[in-house]
Amino acid sequence: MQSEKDFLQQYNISDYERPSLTADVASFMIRSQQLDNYRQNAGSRLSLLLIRRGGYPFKDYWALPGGFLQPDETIEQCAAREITEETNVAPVSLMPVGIFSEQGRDPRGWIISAAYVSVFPEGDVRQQAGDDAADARWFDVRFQQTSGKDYVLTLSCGEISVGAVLEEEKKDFGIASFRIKENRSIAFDHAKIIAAALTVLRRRAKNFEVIFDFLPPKFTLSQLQRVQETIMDISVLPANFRRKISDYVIETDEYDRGAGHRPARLYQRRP
Amino acid sequence: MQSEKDFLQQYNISDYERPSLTADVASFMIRSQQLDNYRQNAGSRLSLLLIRRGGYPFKDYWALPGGFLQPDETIEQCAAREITEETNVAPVSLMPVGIFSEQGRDPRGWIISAAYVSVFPEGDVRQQAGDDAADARWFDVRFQQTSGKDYVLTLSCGEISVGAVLEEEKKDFGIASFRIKENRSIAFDHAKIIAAALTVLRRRAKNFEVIFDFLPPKFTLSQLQRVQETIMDISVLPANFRRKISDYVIETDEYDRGAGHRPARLYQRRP
DNA sequence: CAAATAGTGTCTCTAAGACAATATCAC
DNA sequence: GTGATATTGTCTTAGAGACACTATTTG
Repeated sequence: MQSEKDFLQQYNISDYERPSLTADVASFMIRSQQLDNYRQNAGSRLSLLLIRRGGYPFKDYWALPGGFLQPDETIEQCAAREITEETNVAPVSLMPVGIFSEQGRDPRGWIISAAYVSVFPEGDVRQQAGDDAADARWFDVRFQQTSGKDYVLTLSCGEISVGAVLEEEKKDFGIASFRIKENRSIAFDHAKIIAAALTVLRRRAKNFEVIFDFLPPKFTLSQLQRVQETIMDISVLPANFRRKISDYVIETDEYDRGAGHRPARLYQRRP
Repeated sequence: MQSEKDFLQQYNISDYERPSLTADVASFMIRSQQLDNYRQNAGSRLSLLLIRRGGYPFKDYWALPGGFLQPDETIEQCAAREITEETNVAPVSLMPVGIFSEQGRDPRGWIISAAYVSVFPEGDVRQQAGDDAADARWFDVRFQQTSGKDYVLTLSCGEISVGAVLEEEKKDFGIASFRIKENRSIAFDHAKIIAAALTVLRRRAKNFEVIFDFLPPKFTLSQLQRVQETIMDISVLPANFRRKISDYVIETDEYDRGAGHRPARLYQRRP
């Protein structure tokens, strides 16, 4: 009779055909820009990290950072490692988006991608933007529904502008899936992954799950509101935002002075 | 200068070490049992399909159905194929649970699992229960929080009872992750996957996303309510359930007669 | 003082939970 | 008729959105 030990000694895993597995990460950050009016609070934009591919395939296209899973790590560790290698900063949160396994999605062969969203607080990554690899850039994100099930994704960084037109295929359980109708300079099926990542990000921003990760530990409620508004592309009344967020924050004794208006109290996230 | 074509010809994907990828599926069904009292509606239990492992590793343990991804299919197609092979019925819905990639989770080597929840309407699978493979059985599910972050999972089928004690590790974005503290006859890390699957199922049942999939196309509102109550282990007032569900259903002209009480109107899901 | 944001109070409307009351059938 | 579920209506309370109003700062 065969024992478990015997079985495992005879078992050769390389008898079966296997795929390569990568983790691709959509990293988001909020970037503020000072406005002309000294009184006004800074405007802000949602931005996404892309890297320009130096080699084939999709040479000179823009892609999400990512890389192959190694035997000594989990897929989440792989995602965190890849994004840290690119930015030198560990992301503060990592959310699963989905598995992309369609045939032909990578011309190199049978390569499957697990996609994640990661978030960085403003400032942590600022100095890094575009120096090291010189091919990693933060792109301003625009993702808008046009008509029916069609969406337009536009990513811009200075004069560089890439993007795609996508159609929502199904939305079975709050999980949207997209089909690429047109594609401008985005590598692989990454336009699809970015659209899915944005859907995940927006859903999580709606119920205050992820907005804190875009800010430093202490923040004003206006900043927090601005994060939510920027991600979701909506605007809400300050009074109502304050009431809804009040359960999730703790007030401190510090204030954000020096603006051209009444100082704002700083808050912390309630654990 | 190298062209993309040249690059792809030289590229050999087998230069890199690769994992095996499997899809494991937690299939749920509601089973009714007639009560003694002829007037009373049937009681119901949530049940989960497990198969007894005939070979090593984990011989004689109970496991989720699943199998290796093939090159010509997506991971969702693989999950659907595996569960259809087991039940002879195509599942009506398939929801992602997560990727399980911890080292040592499978003694055969580097094997990563993508987990899914699938749902069957009552009746479709009834005749199948335990005849074909004779090692596939539907287990009644009990999953209860005991103290703090501890949960007890109990799966029972006649005299067979398996289960586990789990601790909730993190709940970062509504996505719960568990650690196995004790394990009774559940193969691999499948206790962990089942706990995560139940968390997903309960969240989706809360907002009426998945409850329809447990029933035939036409159903009474009481049946629908019973599905939600059974999955979430709660009880709600019929009047309130009716009001909340009304936007999601369309009434038909048919009635469910023959019970020992007033006939109930049949409804359909609103598309 | 003017302009901007910070912060509080209140009104209305909707949704949810609790509960009362009526309807209808099989035995 | 009795006992069960089916179905409708109403009361109360909590929360969301809209809006009015006050407070505080810098140039």
